[in-house]
Amino acid sequence: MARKRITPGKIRLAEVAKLAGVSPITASRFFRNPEALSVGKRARVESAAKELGYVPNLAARALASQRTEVIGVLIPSLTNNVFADVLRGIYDALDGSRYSIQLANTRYSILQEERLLRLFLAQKPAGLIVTGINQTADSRTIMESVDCPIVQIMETGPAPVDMMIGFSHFDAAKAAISHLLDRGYRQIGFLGARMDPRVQRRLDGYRSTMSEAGLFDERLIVTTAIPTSVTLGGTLFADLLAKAPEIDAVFCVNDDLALGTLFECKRRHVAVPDQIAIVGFNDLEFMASSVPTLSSVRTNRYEMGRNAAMMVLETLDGRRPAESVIDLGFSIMERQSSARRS
Amino acid sequence: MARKRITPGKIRLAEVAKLAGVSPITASRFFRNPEALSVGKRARVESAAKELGYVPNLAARALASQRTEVIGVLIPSLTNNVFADVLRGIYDALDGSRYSIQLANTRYSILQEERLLRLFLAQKPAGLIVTGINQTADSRTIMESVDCPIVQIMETGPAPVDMMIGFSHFDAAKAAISHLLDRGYRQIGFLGARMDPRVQRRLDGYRSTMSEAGLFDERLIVTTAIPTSVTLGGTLFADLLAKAPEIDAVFCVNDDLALGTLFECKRRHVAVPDQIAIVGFNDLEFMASSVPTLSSVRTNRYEMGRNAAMMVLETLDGRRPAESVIDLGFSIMERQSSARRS
DNA sequence: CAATCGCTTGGTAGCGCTGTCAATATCGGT
DNA sequence: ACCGATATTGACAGCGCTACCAAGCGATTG
Repeated sequence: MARKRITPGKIRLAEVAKLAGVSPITASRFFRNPEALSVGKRARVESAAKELGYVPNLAARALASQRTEVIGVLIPSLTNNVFADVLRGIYDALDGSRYSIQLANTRYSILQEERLLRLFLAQKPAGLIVTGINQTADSRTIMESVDCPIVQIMETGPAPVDMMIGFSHFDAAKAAISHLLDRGYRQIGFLGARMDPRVQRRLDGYRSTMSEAGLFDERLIVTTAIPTSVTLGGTLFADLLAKAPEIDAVFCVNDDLALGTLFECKRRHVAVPDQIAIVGFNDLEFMASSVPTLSSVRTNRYEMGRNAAMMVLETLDGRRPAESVIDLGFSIMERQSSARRS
Repeated sequence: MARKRITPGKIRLAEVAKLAGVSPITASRFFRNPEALSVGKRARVESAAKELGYVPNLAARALASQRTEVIGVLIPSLTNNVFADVLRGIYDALDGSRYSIQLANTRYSILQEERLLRLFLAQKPAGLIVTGINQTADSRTIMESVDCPIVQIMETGPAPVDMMIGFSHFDAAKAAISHLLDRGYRQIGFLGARMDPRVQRRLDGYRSTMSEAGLFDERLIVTTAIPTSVTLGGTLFADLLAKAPEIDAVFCVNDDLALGTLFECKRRHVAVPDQIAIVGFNDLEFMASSVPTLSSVRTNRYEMGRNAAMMVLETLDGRRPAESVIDLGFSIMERQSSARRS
């Protein structure tokens, strides 16, 4: 008949319980909720577990308890430095907790995102961190019907699925353009790549601010769906210059484009900021050490990841975070590349 | 007495089997090894599963089969662009397979690595990808006693635990220095940050090549344990210049340092390459578009990740890869910053 | 002093799937 | 027509843990 699938040396919870002189269920409770045990048993189970080198079997735990200790993270890109920082924050926050991370890459496709969402939710994650607020209608329905904590990161907006942490890309772009206007620049170009929803909102912010100043001109906008790169920054800037040679400043939707623009200026012997001012976005580390130093919009990416993970943890602990929507803001880092027009 | 933990709407394998008119175990086989079923049953189970929207319960599968479909990945840093590329390769290779990735960050600590290794292995991963060849003795013992495929990435060396893919950092540095020597440079400085094992091997390559040329001088070496950054590149270069003003070239252990060096040169009005040549390492995208363009050692990071994952997959499929150690090599990208000395 | 309460502990069964082995069906060869 | 070999299918039990309920127990209360 059916075999006995004996596993010889393996230490199971039952062994720990036996050594501690308690029932398996009591030993189990030690790991889920040690407070529920009397002090004596708690110590006995603890030392028994340590003595045997017990490591819980997560699959068995997940099967029996009908939930996992995995927090799903959906981000659009693994290469983008921006997400590297966010991820680092998430990993740091979850380090040492009993939760692990399941990471997936949507490649900027909301269809892919929906597919991954279904995949994740089928395994009953403990929590979920998703990027942005532009999910498919189906994704939204799915997320709303799920009872695990969900944090939307990278931006803020109305109607969070559950929780949200980020900042307003519209306002950030507005502030960058206002900064340039304030420093005396008028013909401000816009360089955009990839054009994901957040970049679109930066474009909206640019448009709105320029219009309010009576300076809006469609010719000043150069965008592409191509993924961003430093080289692309140079190319886009060259395009802009060809279309609108009169420009006196450029707002780049990220720092790679800004650096590429700076190099292209060098190549063309265009003085920065005397002839062209440059402002980037994200404030990556190199912006402060280029020559000239490059102005940028600082965003709090590490904190975003860290706080998002902490919001999930708090919710799982039963302590609902004070705020379910957190605006981390941004700040304009004013450097040489956008010094006041002389 | 004990309750019936009925789960109402949930579709389990049993439901699929019933609809298909087969036993649960036959339905199970459809998912693990469809070839073993007769064509008719295969189709019946397939359509039943689709009709019910069946999604297997991974926890139950893992518990019953005593193994998971998770491939563990241990890397030292989430921020470093180098690993972002490697990771992208791994994720791409595993995309669409039934395996998922468990990623952990060792933070360049082999003790941390050992801890994570134990954690991973306790859950019986399907495979493992680890960074480098400098594990603790205990880590090595553990890995050798495990029967899942293991790939060590980033470098090559003797005695792989199982499989290995990378390149020789010693040879790569040697080639970079030889390139500079060949172009007429003699006083070649070395800039190193973080000094992890691979960077150490690049230093060894530098040392060896300079010694062979009769040009070795300890004063030309500037290193720090601080994590790398563009800003740090400028600082280290300034240190080097203070110690050895006579240098005519600098080899930087990565491209961030190289870019920082370039900026520092700009700041000091030192002409590149006329007064100082620069060579970086990794050939990140921006190296080709800086002014002047920066020479670098190109490494195949994406391919490394991709191939590493594919080696794991092949092994799991029972097809042992042709080579268990793959040297992906490198190439010297000669650009303006190391043009022949005039 | 019985009834009640809260805290701690244990018994039982089952989470959903698959390994093992047996049983049955199919097939070719002599 | 018979035999063994091969392909296909199924029965059973159990992977290791925890949900649920109940029971033990001392303390509190009217």
